[in-house]
Amino acid sequence: MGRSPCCEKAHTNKGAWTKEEDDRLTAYIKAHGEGCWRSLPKAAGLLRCGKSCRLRWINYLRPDLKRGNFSEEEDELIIKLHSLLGNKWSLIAGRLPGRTDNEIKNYWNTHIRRKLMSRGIDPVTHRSINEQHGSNITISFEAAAAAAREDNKGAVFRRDEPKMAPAAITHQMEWGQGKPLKCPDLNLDLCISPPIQEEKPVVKREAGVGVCFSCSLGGLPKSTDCKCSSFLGFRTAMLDFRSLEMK
DNA sequence: AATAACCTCAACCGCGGACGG
DNA sequence: CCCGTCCGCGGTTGAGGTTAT
Repeated sequence: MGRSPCCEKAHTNKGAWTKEEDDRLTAYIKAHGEGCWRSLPKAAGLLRCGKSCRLRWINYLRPDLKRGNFSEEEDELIIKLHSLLGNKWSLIAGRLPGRTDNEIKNYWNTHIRRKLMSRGIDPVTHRSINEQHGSNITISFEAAAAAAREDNKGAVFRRDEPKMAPAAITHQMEWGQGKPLKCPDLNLDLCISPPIQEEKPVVKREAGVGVCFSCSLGGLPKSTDCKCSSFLGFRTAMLDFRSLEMK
């Protein structure tokens, strides 16, 4: 038994979005907010599937998107983050306000890969192409794990507790022969600017982690509205960091 | 000027994970 | 615990644009 299709394909448009579709989607989301993508197309009068609407909004229509070329600083940050996180484009995007995972992924594949290759660096391993052999990369976030253990209330990172911020993590990468490489200038503190839309914090299902709207946006410091016990970005990141150790 | 080759990036696809019944 | 549903992610595709010949 296969998976049911995300939508009724027979009656949905595909391909490039028209101006009218963009306007409808934007107007609907401004009026009702994001969420419930499956029912959104029908409610907004769009002949698109929910996934398509979500993608269009996130990658193109969102008002907080920074458009235009990537700066040199952004380039370097992407390279550093990729060396730590791998192809976790959504996590990388979380550290680049106004940039989307799709945009960064495309930019990586079209520009940065080539840039690294021209520097003689393998874009996958981030090692010099000349010293490829025996290249088991281990990325250790043990410091973060230890910090989490310190907090006997559970490994919960809160936005309003600087001591728990990801920036406190010592990123230690052991390259092959156990040489540590530190990235002291890399701030992994998640920074996502809130979209330009006024909305009451609502409990929202997001990435499988139940968090309030303010936390899902990166956390509003000391928000009394916050009822959730976790910070989405970093909790998710923690899971991914752990999985990185297996790569 | 024509067209072939290459590049870019918006959009699609399929999968995995989380949640609720 | 199982199953169906939904969301979000990463990989891939292909249309349109640009550059080279």
